[in-house]
Amino acid sequence: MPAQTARPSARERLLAAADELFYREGVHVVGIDRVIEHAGVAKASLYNTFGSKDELIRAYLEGRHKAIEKRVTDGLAAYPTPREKILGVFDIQGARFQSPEYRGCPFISATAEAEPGAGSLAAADAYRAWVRGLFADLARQAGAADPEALAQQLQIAYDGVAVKVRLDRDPAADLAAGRALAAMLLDAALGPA
Amino acid sequence: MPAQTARPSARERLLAAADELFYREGVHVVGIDRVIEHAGVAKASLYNTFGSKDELIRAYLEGRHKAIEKRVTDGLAAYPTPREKILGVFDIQGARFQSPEYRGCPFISATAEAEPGAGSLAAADAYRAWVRGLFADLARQAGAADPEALAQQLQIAYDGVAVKVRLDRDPAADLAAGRALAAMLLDAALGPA
DNA sequence: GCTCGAACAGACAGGTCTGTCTAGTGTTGG
DNA sequence: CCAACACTAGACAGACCTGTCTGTTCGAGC
Repeated sequence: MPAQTARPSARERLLAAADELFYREGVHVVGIDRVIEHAGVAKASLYNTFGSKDELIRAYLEGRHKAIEKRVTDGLAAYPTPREKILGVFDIQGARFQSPEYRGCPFISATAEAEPGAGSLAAADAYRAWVRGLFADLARQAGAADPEALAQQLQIAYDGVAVKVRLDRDPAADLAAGRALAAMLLDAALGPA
Repeated sequence: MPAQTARPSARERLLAAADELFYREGVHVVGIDRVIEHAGVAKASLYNTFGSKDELIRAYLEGRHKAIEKRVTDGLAAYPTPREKILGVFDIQGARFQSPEYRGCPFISATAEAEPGAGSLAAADAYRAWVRGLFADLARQAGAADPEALAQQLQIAYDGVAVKVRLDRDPAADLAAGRALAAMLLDAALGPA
């Protein structure tokens, strides 16, 4: 039988629409009505599926988290050493930053004006813990004296590049600066390559 | 005659209220009505003075820019060498990041979901150009081979720390990591102190 | 055939948003 | 005294917001 090309479920269409609109324009700016119109879904379906806009935002960020995690994890397989893997994170993510559709880190943007209990904050916590853990694991494998401290510094560089690319709009130069910064960190922490 | 303690003008009261509310809760979340109520000013006065909410946001960010510029410039006078001044920027700003009222960089937050022509973007451009110029001048005075490139890297660290303190809520550790990152950059670019 | 659940369209409630407008008040300088 | 001016209070327009509700359609399993 031929491949089923069934219409995606309401949940999937909602997430796809939310991903596109929330990322491009912002979670505060885009209203529920625009999401359901773009998804071709009834409003009741959204509220049956997610319960609230806050939960839809959380699910949108969780999807971003999973996608980034997969992209980075898959991409890192091609890098042989822990040290190169760390720089690889900057290269893999940097490739996305070059796109004209890049609008900055979705977690930084979505949490910028979040109120205390918002779902976006929980999603950002989980994402940031993953990034930090990835850097710390790689730093440990690379033989860093203090892997946690190195991971914190790498995350500062990682966040800083995302902000800089969004606001200064010179991706090539900003990415080069970020990669050089990370390389310098590794030289200092592990000895020159 | 005794010092005049005249009531501040409507403009000043509006800016003070905007500064407090916009920074604490966010420029999208806080509406005009709350600003004028907090300022004790009529709505017509706001629109006579600023013309639009966008312009009020721009003026709020301009005030933040001036305040930071003054605080940093004044503070740097106490640091003897260009190299120490660069680290001094992190210390001076870092002191603010420790406050429980710290909500992250106001420019990063206000521009997070700004639409293309927004005043917040213009204000952020001006602010970021100043930061970059300050770092570049100091790097030049310190004898860096490529002051502009060093300034870009310092700005990545500067932005990264602001994001990390806001989202990871461990100011002391994050600031230490940021300062160490900056010191490492200087060691690499200028030779060890 | 029939039932039942999932999704549909869309009205509605109740509130908030920005921005405009009218009308009144108080102060200040000529 | 009075004209100019800055400000105040608050109604209003028109749009948009989240979230709820009613009723309909459609397809799949029994």
